[in-house]
Amino acid sequence: MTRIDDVARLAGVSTATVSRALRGLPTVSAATRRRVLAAAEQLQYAVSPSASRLAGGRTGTVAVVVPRITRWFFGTVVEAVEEFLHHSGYDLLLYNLGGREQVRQRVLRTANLHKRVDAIMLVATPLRPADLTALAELDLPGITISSGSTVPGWPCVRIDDVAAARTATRHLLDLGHRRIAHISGDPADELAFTTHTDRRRGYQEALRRAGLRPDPRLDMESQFTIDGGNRATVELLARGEPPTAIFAACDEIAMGAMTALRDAGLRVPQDVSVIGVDDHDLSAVLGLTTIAQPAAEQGRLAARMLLDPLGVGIVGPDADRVPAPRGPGGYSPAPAPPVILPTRLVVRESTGPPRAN
Amino acid sequence: MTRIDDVARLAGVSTATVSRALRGLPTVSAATRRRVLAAAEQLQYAVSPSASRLAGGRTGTVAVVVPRITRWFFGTVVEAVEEFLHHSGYDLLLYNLGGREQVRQRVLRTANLHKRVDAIMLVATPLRPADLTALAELDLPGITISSGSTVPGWPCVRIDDVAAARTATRHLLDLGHRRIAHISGDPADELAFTTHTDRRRGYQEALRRAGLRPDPRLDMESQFTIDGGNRATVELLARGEPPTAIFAACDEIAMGAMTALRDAGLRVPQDVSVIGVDDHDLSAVLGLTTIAQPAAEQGRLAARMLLDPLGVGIVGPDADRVPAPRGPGGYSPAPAPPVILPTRLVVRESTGPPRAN
DNA sequence: CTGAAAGCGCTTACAG
DNA sequence: CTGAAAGCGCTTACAG
Repeated sequence: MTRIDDVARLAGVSTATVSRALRGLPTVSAATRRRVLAAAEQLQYAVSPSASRLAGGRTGTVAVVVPRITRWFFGTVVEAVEEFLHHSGYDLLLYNLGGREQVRQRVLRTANLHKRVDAIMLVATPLRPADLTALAELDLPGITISSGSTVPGWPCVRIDDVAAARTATRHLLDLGHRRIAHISGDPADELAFTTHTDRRRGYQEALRRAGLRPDPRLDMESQFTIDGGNRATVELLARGEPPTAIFAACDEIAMGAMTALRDAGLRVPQDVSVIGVDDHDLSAVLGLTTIAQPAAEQGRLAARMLLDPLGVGIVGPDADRVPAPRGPGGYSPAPAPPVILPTRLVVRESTGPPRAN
Repeated sequence: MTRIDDVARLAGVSTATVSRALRGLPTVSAATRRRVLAAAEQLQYAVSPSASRLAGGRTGTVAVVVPRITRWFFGTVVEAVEEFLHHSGYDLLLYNLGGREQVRQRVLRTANLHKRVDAIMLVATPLRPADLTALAELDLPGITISSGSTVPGWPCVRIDDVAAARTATRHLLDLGHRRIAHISGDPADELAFTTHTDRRRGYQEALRRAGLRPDPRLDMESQFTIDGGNRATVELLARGEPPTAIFAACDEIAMGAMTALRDAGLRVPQDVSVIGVDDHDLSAVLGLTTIAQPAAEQGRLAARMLLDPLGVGIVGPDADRVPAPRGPGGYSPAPAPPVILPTRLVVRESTGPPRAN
């Protein structure tokens, strides 16, 4: 393996100069830089990340924590984040919690991440008080996406879940529905994670504004999965007197609901309308009406906001990005308020007017 | 941040001993180990990965390369791999190629990975000759999952794609179908990636064994996506004289096909039967008949095969795994032949007998 | 703009 | 079973 002093020797300069030239520091003459780059190229030199990190104190790595990479929203976010990070010269360390409380604690509460990454991105990660303490001790920059409990000092990128749910429910109301059920997230996350409570709130608000009283018997707690939607719908139907419409807190729940309805001999939307939130890849295929949210854009934007103050990663000869300009005087911009990205109603075939009785 | 000499001082031993005790090396007395662990615990010590890697020459990190993390198979594989790696004390560096040829080359052909990871896992990654050369120069252990072009010296975990396709096609033949279309993968990957060519072969073999001649006009090339399946089906229908059944090379293609059929006013399975491969999360919801393949199990198994010869990762006090025993005499076992995991036909509602004409 | 030298925090022969 | 010391391959003040 070629090391930095091989390059230095070939280029006829010191290792310090090689280091500077390769990282694009401005204190290197053009001629010298050219020679160094040529030598590095010729020797196929790549810096040793370990050595660079140890000496430089930066890891050029970002930890990305998601609940479940296999769920549409998280996969889509990670894909966008991955592209941005690698393009910026950063590595992506993936942590998939997989619903295992023990794993969450190991990732968030140990000093593990501290010397391993320069920054942390938490995607919809439930955070309990002890986690917040641990994160504060880590003292690393971070950002959250769609996370209910925000981390003090960290920016957050998300949608307005309350408004999204209101729009969805309003769509059903506008079609003439009055018995509108809601299927939402895991009650176990209740304390720490607000996506599903926000969506429930929007649902209830829309009903109240229409002069209706939310019926607890139509309000189901489940999981953000197809299976969760399926089970909740089965239970809902078992209660008798089915709703004419279901607002599912996410498209995966909605898909499960559609199956359960079909299995029960009910047609969508003739017997029961269904609307979700997300605009999952498959929603168009299934004809599912939904509130579309920009998942990839949230990931991209969050990655950018996270990296901007860090500047470029640890780089080799193929660095292709310069640090983002800071504000005047070199001050970082003030902590941004949560960035709220827009959602929009996408009407497909799963919603329609209730049957005239 | 506590460093190793803080722990050494508190425990009253040398840093070398701390290092050994924390990594579970056998050459430390029980009493000493206890003291060291207690000191580390008390100081909340975590090793510096950079320093450990630089000194030890191991990164405790595995690169996982996937075409698209958002596709069901790859997300499911990564989830299983992530769990295994982290449980074994390894970090997971994620590379999502996203269909960008340039990215593939940057990941595979530069010396980038070399000092960054201890091993590489390539999931269904197209490999051209130049990539193979580059990988050989990297001289790192690796494993492939479902990758068409195998890497010399690397084991491979996969299913038998030819057999899976044969079974799928046979299912349609057994139902009485004779005009059976096939929708397969991207022709651009033809040279380097054999999943879709294998599945096409199985399809053709099954037809021939049934005494039928494969009809090129029923054989569509597309992409392994919902949209690809949709488009190919639209084109297929535009050719006139539609098939009575479609064998889609994966479930996502099958889903796109189902939509296109529905949009064209054709019922599944009454007018056209559809079968896929995968057993995607949504296939049950959609009633899609498919050839199920064990995605998570392939990931888990590949991770285990990859790590076994490496032993435990770089560890802190929370190491929870010992290196796997080697064969007698310390020799590694001979390179394993490809490990073929079983698939199975899952009959749902999307396939049935052709209409009697 | 450039270089000599210290230092980042570990692990690993080597010696005992 | 344990320790002193070298060394892993960079980056960073510091000096010029």
